[in-house]
Amino acid sequence: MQGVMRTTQDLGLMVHGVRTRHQLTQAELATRLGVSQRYLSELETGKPKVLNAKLLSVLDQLGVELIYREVQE
Amino acid sequence: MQGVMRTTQDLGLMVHGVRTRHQLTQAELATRLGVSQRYLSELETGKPKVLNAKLLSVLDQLGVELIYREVQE
DNA sequence: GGGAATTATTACCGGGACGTAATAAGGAGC
DNA sequence: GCTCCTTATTACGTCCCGGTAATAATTCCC
Repeated sequence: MQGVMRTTQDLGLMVHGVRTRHQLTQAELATRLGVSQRYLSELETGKPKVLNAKLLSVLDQLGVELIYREVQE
Repeated sequence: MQGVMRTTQDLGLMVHGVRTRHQLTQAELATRLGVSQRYLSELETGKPKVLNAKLLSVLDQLGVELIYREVQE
């Protein structure tokens, strides 16, 4: 599964999808990743603060797009 | 031109390449993008502060890789 | 609807990011 | 070497990010 990441919302939806497919709660995943449940929640709901809106803007203006791709492990 | 973005260094090298191919100085590009020359410099030299090292770590642990791709305009 | 589990949001606080401005460090050409 | 142009780094101040902890809000199942 892969897609283009233009906004923080794209990022959030993708992370949400990965997590639910793994059948993990935010709290469980947060513990494993060493982050807070609050952070994961904001990440998944696309709060701009999580991924530098500035960086996305810069890349966009540079004509660079980001693609995320799930790697099979 | 495209590639995998695993580290802040990858990001920096990519931005540097785009900028030099456009024959722009950091100061010129910074003005156009609305960021500081200091920011661009740190971006290109891969200072961890610019792209959340935490976010890259989270994505990596989730089994997600980021790919950047230059779009022809 | 009621209750439990999960997620989203808030307040507060400490640390880090980024702006300006200045300065140091390279590099190119003479 | 010297000068000019460009890039990297520093000091300082401000603001945002993200942690903890608590509290809404939501979802799900009965």
